[in-house]
Formats: sequence, C-alpha cells, structure tokens
Amino acid sequence: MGKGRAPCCAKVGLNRGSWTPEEDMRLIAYIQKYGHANWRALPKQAGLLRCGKSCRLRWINYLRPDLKRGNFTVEEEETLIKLHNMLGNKWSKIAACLPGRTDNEIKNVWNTHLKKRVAASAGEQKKGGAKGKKKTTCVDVPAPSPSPSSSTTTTTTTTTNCSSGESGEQSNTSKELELELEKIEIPMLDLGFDLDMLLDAVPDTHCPAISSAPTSPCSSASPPCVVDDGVLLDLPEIDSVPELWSIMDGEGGAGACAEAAQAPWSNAAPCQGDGTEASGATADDEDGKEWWLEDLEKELGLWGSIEDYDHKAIFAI
DNA sequence: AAGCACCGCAACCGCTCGATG
DNA sequence: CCATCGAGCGGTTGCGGTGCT
Repeated sequence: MGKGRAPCCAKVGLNRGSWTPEEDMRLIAYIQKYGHANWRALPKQAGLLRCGKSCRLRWINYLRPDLKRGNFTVEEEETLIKLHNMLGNKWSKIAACLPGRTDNEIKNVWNTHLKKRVAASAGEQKKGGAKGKKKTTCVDVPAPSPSPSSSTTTTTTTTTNCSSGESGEQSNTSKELELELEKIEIPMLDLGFDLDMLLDAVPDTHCPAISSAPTSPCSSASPPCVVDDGVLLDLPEIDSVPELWSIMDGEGGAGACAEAAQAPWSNAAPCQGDGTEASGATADDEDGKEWWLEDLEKELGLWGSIEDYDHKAIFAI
C-alpha cells in the first residue's frame, strides 16, 4: 500500500501540463514499436521528459487508436447511467462496458452532464410521480430481464440508495454487489459485452475497444495489443514505413542525452555536440521543429503540419 | 468591445492493489 | 510472510474556451 513508493512526477526536470504534438508523436511511435510493458521505463527510453504515469494517462485517455471521440450517443449515455446506478463511481468498470470510452472521459461526462440530468430527472420523478421509461434514473433501474425495455425491478438493493447523493456511493460492499451482479443482467444495449466483464477479466475479443481495462491482456502487453481485427494496426502506418523507425531510432534519447546510452537505439547519435539537451529536440531546424517530425509528417502525410495536427485525425484515417 | 463568470476537458495527485523477490 | 515496486483507479485541480453582462 504505497510502501516505498517512489516519487513520480515530483522529479525535477520533467515536463508537466499539456502535451505537445511532438511528445504525442514520440509516445505513439514508441508504443507502436516497443509497446508499453513498462510505463516507468518508457519515457526514458522514448526520450520523453515525462513520468511514466503521465505517459500512461496520455496514451490511455487520448492517444490510443481505439478511442472513440466526440459526444456520447444517447445509447452510451443511457448505458452509463444504468451502469453507474449499479456500480457507482467504478469508472474503469463502466469504461470496460463502453468500448472506445475511457474512464476519465466517462467520469467527466458523468460529472459535467449526466449527474445533473439524473438528479433533475430524479427530482421530477419525485414530484411528478410515475413517468415514462424514457429517462433512467436512480429510482428507475434497468430490470434484469432479457428484454431490454422491460423493467420489473429485482435489483432493489443496488439501486435504491441513489437519492442520498449523486456521488454514486453504493451501500453495498463490492462483494455484495458482485453477488448481485451474478444474479442479474443489465438490459444491455447492443454493445456486445456481457455483464461478467464488469467483474471479471475482459474477454480478449473486446480487447481493442476496452479502455484501460485492468485485466485485459492488452493493458500491459508488449507489443501492444495486436489484435485480430487489426484495430491498433490502423494506427499511423508507421509499421509500414521502416524508415520512420530509423527516424525515431535516430533521434532516440533526444531530450535525454544523458540517458541515451540506455535507450534501445543507443547506437544512434542523437545528441548534438554542444551538449545542450535541446529540450527533447536534437537538430531543430529554423522553425524549431525537429527534423524527424518533419520526416514523419512527410512519410505519414497525415497532417498539413505538425502544428496543425489533431491526433484525432491520425486515427480517423 | 471588454470584462466576468461559467463550463468542460485534460492532466495531476495520492491512495490502493497486485505482483514479485 | 514481509517488503518493495509498478500499475491502476478515483478524486481533484487548473486551464482554455465560450457565453453573458
């Protein structure tokens, strides 16, 4: 329990705050090639002045190729509400049931939109009494019926306490909840998953779409989650452009010259003679843009320029 | 047009859990 | 069995964008 936990971002000299396109590129490229078996070592090896934790978060919440971006659909929102009713603030569990969504995203959506909506809806129900089944609220819980729209409640123990607060805290212990979940089925939308996923390992077949699923084989596999449908391989066709890897290899350790020797590509000569760390940049051109990024842009042809880049576009291709 | 307030999202922080030696 | 370490999770914060006065 936190024993001997080494300081993470507290280390001096590490970048914090928003990620730059260059950092994103570096992280994507590195993970594509080497995977992310060891987050702690990753930034050093990738030449990123970030802590591993930060890299992991960035990848999971923003850079993963299987992420869905954009607004939640009505179906997703309803599923989220239902799952939150049952699981409380178990964002990672909920995320496991919403392919392409991350726990962080779900958490934000809940806190900024759905929480209010559900609270308002619950209030209306208190006032107006019986209402249509349209809005699922804390007091109107999905029924454990094979029929998605029917709603005979047998899940009272897990669903009656929401009025105490939208925090989602459940009175049940996790074990009780587990037992409950064994007995019931959520009237799932057509998302192709089973309730068991909430508590058990995420099936391999869902691997590419599962966000940060802790038990997923993807979560720490290296190389990362090369799956049958090749979702991940849709990523920047970096793999198909071997030169790019040599580009990356060539700059390897940039920004961490002192550590370059430890990098997998330590045979490269990333550091400029002046010994300046160049803040992760080696041979910047007149624009201050790293040469390898320019090459990457050319090879990928994904962005007009790295400054304009929108990571979403990477994966939309 | 400028200033202010609010909102949403990305990122950080600290704790817990699970694996390993 | 215990100590240590790394990863993951959930809560919180800060910043940028947008709408309102």
